[in-house]
Amino acid sequence: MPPHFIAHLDMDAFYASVELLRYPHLRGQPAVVGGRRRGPEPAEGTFPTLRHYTGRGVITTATYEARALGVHSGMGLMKAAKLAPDAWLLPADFDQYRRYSRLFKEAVRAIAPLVEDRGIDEIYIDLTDIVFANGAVDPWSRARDIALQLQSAVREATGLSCSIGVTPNKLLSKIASDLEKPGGITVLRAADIPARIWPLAARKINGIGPKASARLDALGIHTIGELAHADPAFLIEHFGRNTGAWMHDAAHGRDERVVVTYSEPKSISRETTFEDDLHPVRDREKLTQIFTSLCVRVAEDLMRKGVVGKTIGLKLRYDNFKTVTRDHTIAAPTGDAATIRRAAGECLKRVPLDRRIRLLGVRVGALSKPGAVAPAKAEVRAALAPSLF
DNA sequence: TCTGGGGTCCTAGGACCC
DNA sequence: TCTGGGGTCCTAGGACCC
Repeated sequence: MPPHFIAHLDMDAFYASVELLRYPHLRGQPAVVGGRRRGPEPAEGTFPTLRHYTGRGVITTATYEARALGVHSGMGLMKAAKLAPDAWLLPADFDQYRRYSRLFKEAVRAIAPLVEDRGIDEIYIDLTDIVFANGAVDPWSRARDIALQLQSAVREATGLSCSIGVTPNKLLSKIASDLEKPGGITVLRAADIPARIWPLAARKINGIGPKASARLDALGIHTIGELAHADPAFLIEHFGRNTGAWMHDAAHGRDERVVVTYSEPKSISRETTFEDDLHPVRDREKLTQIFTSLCVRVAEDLMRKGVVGKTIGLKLRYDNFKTVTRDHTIAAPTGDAATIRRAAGECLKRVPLDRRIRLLGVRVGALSKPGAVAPAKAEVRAALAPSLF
């Protein structure tokens, strides 16, 4: 079987870099994107620093200068403020990020059409066909040239930099794109695995997260190389048939997943964390209003995507961070806010309401395209369900 | 001073049907 | 009355990713 050439392209500090296009005078300084507006609007063109932040936001992206101070995405802003009190705090502008996301993906597709979306700031690209298009003498150096070409095209279209990994599969490319960030191109062949991949922490494998990584550590397995040399039977014993076998394969750089250029959405959801925990009884009215507005927003999203769904889900997070979910499947798929609200209300009845709540979410799953069967008129005209809190 | 929001996939148990 | 295996759907929780 001829080798495949799969690229993983990852935008460098994407949100923060988009902000720096707008505010170039902040370039070279520590800055983070994240949080929610609280308190008075700052004057036009100025930003607060982390020092004065109060609230529950987290960092979505940090510039490399901010990362050097120890802050990273996912970190609470209050914690980040301790490490980098003078970092600029930039409010997120998702419309703008989506716009740049479209731009960079279009630029890539113009050169290499087989693109798999992995969220707003990264993609996989199957380069195999174009690597061999003109009977490349040295396909690996041809692959590097194409990666360079992609980088230039992205920069030209957006003004932004990206990092690219090119290897025989998605698993390795994902790891490779991270090796020479920012602005790097890393080309790896199977023979490079022992030298370049095995020294890395097992956590670098996409799919091994904090939990699995901690369990591996406890078993004395820290690096990908150690994972590769572990007895598969031992891994299966500790992680189960599927995960154990997968871990062993992954550590050896084996991955057969193909680049998928299109997929249907499986679920659509909206959730919100309150600025202050809400009491199910005392804040009943406020909760009811938020609950309904989440349903309305999910319905709008469904409409925009042209889908309907029949499994309505409720998500609730208590003040102690414990999270519960409830599902309710209705007879016919719907996109109607009132119907969603009613089904979510059924879910709410099955959830304990004995402590304060920090998050409320509504999800619609089991999605389909609205078929020839019209939704029941009774469902359409029904009023929003009465308050349940 | 804890920990966002939008997703996917997996597991496991129970209901129900054949 | 008991036993059984397979398939599908539904539900709840959790790990993980961007």
